[in-house]
Amino acid sequence: MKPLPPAAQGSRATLADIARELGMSRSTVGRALAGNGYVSPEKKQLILATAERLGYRVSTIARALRTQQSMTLGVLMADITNPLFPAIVKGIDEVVSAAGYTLFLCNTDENPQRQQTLIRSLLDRQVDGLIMLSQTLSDASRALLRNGPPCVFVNRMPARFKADYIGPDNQQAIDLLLNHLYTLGHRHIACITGPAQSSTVLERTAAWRAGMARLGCAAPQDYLIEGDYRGSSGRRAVEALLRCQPRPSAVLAANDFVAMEVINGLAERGLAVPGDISVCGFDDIFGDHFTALAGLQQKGLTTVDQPKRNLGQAAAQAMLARLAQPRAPASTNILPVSLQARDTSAAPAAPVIAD
Amino acid sequence: MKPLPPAAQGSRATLADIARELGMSRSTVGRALAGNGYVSPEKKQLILATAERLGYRVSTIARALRTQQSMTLGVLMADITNPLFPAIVKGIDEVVSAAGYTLFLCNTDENPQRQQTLIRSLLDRQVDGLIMLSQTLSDASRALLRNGPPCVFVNRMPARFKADYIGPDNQQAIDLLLNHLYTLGHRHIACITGPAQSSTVLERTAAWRAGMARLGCAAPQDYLIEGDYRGSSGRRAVEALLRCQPRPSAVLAANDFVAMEVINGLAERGLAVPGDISVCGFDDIFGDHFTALAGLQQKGLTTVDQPKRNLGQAAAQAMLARLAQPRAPASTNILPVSLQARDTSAAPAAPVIAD
DNA sequence: TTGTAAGCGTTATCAC
DNA sequence: GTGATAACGCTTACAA
Repeated sequence: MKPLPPAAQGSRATLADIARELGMSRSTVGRALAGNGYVSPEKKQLILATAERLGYRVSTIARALRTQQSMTLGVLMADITNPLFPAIVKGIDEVVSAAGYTLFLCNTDENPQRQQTLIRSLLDRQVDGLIMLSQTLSDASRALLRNGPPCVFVNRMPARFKADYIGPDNQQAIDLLLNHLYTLGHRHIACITGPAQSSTVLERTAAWRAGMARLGCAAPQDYLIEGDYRGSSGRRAVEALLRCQPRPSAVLAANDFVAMEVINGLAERGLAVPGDISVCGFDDIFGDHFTALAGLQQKGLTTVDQPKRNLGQAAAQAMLARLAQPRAPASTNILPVSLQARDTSAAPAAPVIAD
Repeated sequence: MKPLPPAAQGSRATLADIARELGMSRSTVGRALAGNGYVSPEKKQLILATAERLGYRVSTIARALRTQQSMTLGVLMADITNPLFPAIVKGIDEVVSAAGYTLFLCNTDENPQRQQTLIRSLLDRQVDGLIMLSQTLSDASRALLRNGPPCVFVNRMPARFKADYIGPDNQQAIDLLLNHLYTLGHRHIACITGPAQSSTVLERTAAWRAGMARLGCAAPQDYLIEGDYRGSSGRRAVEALLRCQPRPSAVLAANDFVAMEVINGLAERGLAVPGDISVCGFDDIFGDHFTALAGLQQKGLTTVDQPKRNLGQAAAQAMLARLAQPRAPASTNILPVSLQARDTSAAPAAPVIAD
């Protein structure tokens, strides 16, 4: 038996330390601790006890180098302080941490440059997979991911990129909102979307057009207002909204932030919600914590609830499946949403019941 | 020059691949890419170009094994969906990612068992440091951290544990709230705290006692109600509150969630806020997104704003300083807070101006 | 200025 | 069953 190097003091115990302590080989100790391969029960017992006594902790770094699996996943999101993302992340975490994975969480700030830098950094860390929350892939990022680990996309599917996708049912969401508003008496319903490239926007825009047609309402081009997902775009959308002829009696906003700024913008111009115009959001990011506000008699935003935690869980499951079957065909998983009809939608001031 | 092993195809390029491609040694290539040591400018140029062409990405795993620095930090928090934590994490991320660190984010769910499991897992990953957001250390966790990497505590300082600490000025916070309520005319002000062990609770309790004394108000023992930081404890606190003699005209809740449930509990018993009782929160977790709600004429919670992002940045800086100077004495950094007087506090129904 | 060689702590393949 | 031994991909003395 070859003499083992002396124990480094101060630093953590290694397999070699345990082996030396017990006069065994590193392989035996390694097998015992990994739980695979053959080790006599008595020795195994001894090894486990010694490991415990020395405070041995496996080096997942050494293991990762050897096995070429880091057991880590990267998650990219626009902004961790937007409650939508933590809610999804929680679902992801529940599933993947049970499978032994740990998450690197990163903020892209909707900035393509930052996205690229973060992807690069995650590739350097050899993450086993990447989960993209509402990310639009820049060309540079695409190139990086060419020979990279598998990606799962949530909420936004990049064009020309084969990967697993999990998203809310945008068609259903728009239908729910349109039906809700139509039933209240609205016939002139505008739609504020996100940046035109994204899959989500295409889906919602198509659903709005189809829905309006189905309900027998006109869907003029100027009712379709392009913004982004930031509140500021809601402010800008208000001007476009008020320029429309006839003026819409209701509007679907791209998300809840945008809806809020639309409401504020309208208020500045002396228009009340829902008295003058009904406004609907998307995501229900306020709902989670604010249903607690009953006692304050808060007014709530009419919106569509994304099944955030389920989206996260489904994304995690898709990732685990992908890691198990790297060459399986790309999967798509569309989750149902639900209408949260609250206080920002009501019958129009001058109802157009018969048109 | 020793022959290099053939390139593994399909997997990522390594130093050896570049070296073989160029007929140089791995060390030369390594020096060029790491940017330290001597390499002739022409070779360096060539190496960089080849690395780029082959899509070379350094393996931080191999580097970490060699240097014994993972350049990762672990962050433990109770719940990523509590907006307080993402706001702090954002501050941390801004600072540490600029220094080349990546974050492992973990949810403990306020569960000591989970805390221990997560710390173990982070130690296995050889994080260079741990940042604890509002964590109370279990004995098991303490033991794990004995010879572990440095810890920085935010918001809650564990007893008998030398480590850097960053927190809000609890004394100032309570003083601000008490002065605010006193000025409105309140003399009977109860206080709902968190679990008695935590440093935060001790600080706030002491501040409440001292503040009440300073204002010449009685601070009877039953005005001090112990709960935890979950909304449910607010519900329970309502009963204790209504049993007090004389009944408090105002109450400080342990955080905003608790405040909300106090308000709901009072509403159920037919008591209005602030008409019958004023209620104040702590943290201002709703404020960030809900200042957007002006147009909805939302009622806001009177609370104390923690400088969340600053807390995160300060914690990150403390960690970087600690990593640079492992044996420096433990530092403490107390950040000022600010009062957010909104709609849940008002003059008491039967003012006791002269007492 | 460049190359050689050792080693970080595992896992995995062999002999024995 | 157990023990050498060779990677995994990088950094870093030290030698040339």
